[in-house]
Amino acid sequence: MSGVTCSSRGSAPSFHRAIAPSRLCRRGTIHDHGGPRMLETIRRELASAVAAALTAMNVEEAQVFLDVAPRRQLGDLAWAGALPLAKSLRKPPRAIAEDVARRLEEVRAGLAETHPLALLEPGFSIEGAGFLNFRLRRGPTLAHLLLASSSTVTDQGQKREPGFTPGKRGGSPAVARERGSSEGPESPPKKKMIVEHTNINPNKAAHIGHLRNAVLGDTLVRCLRFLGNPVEVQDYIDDTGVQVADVVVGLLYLPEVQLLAAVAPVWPEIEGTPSRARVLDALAVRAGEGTLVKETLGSPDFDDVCWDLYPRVTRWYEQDESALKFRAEVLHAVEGGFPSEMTLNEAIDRLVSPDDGPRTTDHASVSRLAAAVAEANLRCHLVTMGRLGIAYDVLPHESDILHRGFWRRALQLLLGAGAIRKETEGKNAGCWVMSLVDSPEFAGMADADKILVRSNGTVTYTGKDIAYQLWKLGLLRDDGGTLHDFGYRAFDRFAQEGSTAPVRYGFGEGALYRTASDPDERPAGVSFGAAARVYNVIDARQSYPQKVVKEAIRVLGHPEAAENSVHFAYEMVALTPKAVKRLEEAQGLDFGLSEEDLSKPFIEMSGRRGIGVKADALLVTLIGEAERAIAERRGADDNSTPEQRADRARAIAVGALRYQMARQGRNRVLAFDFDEALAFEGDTGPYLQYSAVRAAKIFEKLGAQGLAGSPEVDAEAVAAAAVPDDLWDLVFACARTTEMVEKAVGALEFSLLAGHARDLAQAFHKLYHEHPVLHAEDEGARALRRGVFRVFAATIATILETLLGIPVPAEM
RNA sequence: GCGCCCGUAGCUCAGUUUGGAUAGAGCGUCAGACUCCGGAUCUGAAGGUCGCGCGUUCGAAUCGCGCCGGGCGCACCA
Repeated sequence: MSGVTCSSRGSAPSFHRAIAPSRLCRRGTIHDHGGPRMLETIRRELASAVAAALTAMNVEEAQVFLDVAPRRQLGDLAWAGALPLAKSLRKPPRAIAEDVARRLEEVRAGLAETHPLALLEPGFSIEGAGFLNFRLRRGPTLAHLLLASSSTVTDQGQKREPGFTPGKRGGSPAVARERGSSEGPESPPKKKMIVEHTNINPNKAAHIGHLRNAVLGDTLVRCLRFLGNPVEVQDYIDDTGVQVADVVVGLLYLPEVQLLAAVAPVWPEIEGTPSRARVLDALAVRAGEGTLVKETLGSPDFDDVCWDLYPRVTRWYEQDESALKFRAEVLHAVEGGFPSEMTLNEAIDRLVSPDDGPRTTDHASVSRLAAAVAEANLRCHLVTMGRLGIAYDVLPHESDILHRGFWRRALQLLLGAGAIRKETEGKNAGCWVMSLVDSPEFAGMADADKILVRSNGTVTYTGKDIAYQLWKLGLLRDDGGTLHDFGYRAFDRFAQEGSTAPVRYGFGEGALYRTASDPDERPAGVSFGAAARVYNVIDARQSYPQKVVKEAIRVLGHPEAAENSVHFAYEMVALTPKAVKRLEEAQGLDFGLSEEDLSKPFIEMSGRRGIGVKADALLVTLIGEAERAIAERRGADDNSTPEQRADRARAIAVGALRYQMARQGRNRVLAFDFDEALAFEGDTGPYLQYSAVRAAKIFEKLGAQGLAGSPEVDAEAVAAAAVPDDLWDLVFACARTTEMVEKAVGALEFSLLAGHARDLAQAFHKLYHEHPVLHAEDEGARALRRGVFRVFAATIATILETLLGIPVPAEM
């Protein structure tokens, strides 16, 4: 086996002579960990060596943590542990550090060249109050990184129009290879994880708040996959709630003038005889043709119609309370469902009489219409997210949770555990409530009970979420122990013009599925749920109900699963008053905000009032600005086609948007401002993209002059070279990428990763000016710079495309 | 009232999970950059009682306690 491992990586025989004369290739040598995890390996080995030295000094303390030295002149890695030991050992910290250093030196001297610690420079230094600092052998370390990144630049640095790397089971070739070798055949497979994000009510267009959710969720997915975890992505669809019902109320009952005001500007075919019947008919026709969702960026789509219709309905309720009876009726109808064979056409025929007279209230038909509304909005959302490189594996529908009896089963389990009771008196009389008085988490609450079933017998959101969460964790089981599961069916859209080839949403490799309420409906090989860990990306405003869900899992006897049910909370996206005014001007609207509202630092978005920045609208604006920027900057010297320029503008727009969402800490309210969102200079996505484009450009030019070199050639040239501080700084920072990803995932804080990417780009841009490659003084200098920039190019491409989901265009 | 989050340069924000060496970016302001790999870049300057106080510690932006200011929750909404 060891021979196989060696030969599979041994693409550079000359390098192996220089750095690794030993043919020994057992596990645990640096060659098994030379890629993205190289620095982790060295730190781990060094930590255990320090721990061993301490043991030899009769120190019991076992936890050894190696820091990164604050400035490169001081060293690369640092151990600060001598300082706290000074008291108990009654020795000055510097003396302790010296003792440890001496012992480490002895150990190091006896190591084989292939040992990870052989990459440490001999002669550890002690600085300041007693910091023990370590330096890496720069040339050999850089050489290792070059070989690990081999192929990334040559593959990706070529002329290439922007596109998304498949986020699916992803990673660059280098990453995938490294994963395979670093874990080895014996290491147990990592456990399955589920990330649930997006979760937009399917009753109107997505806005920038939803974008924050989806970008955070998708970034988490990408990072988890990068670290080798199998991840399933879910987008929960609340297709039976009040919000969808309100749009249906709008279509069926809202005074016709209002309905037409929302629909007419978008659907020209109703112009001749504008009426409710024409609107519903047009809806059915479009759905039949497959044109209800048009997917053309920049022109209004069905979700835009709903965006306009929905606030009109809520305003109607405010003006006329009796209209609320329609909402209740539609909700009731939706709950009942409809026969699976019922078509939308049939439903609409029954809902509209030919002369547009009194409408029937056929419940199954209303329910069928609601399903169509939800599905059309959902498809719009999937298209919007696809534009940002965000894809899903499965779409659990709330209607299926209900019809499949998830809640019934969850209720039985809760009853069995004695966690729920039916109130017979007091304000909650007639409700099923979960008592939280015994839970420390809820101590001090005035009313520590949570209603799960209303007095009218319907289940609350929290109740449904408990059932859903149990299913995700594989804990929703029937008495026999078998999983209580959904059915599934494909949710691909189909290409127009008769093709039956599905077109995938987003850029994932696998097909997209939705749930079904018949458990026997199950395409071969399809299975979802039952993960060891679940991340739920949900607004911080829902922290309380999320805690209740977690508590329910705990009291059902699954404390470990409860710990693995993670609420990934983030603060809301609001608008600056300036942004609100700009929206009002652009749309010719008046949101009716008070002076007090406008004096606040930010204003909350409101779908009900129609206050918000739509995701697609922002993307269109960004693309327009990017096109203008390209024209301004490149002018006559750009000989690309309009299509190429459009692609670049799109990549820049996506980069700006995703970076803005990732760079801000999740616990801070994001006050959206147009000027900030449209910035392409400084700490922005395009700044990072430009660094990647610039680096790739160097290799393009080098290639044209026959000076391209290769990772192997550069590795050999660099192994014995003296690497100056500034170049080494960049190399070392690149090597820290995996550490940063682990940190970001551990803290669920992607500002760490965004900041890391910006630091890398900044360092590169500076070096770019100071270290010319093409016009280097001599071949030695050129090879060194080429090697450093090659590592940077591979690293930044991986961070942007694989981790942050930011496409790197060929030109800008 | 109770709970959670935020307070760092004129403005927008990193850094707090795991205390460590001289607290960092961007924007804005001012002054600059080679006939040479793309100026969406780079260099320099000015700009800080890390909200306030007390404590723990060899060491605090980071940990604890108490205040002050702001936001969000505490639904038979989702």
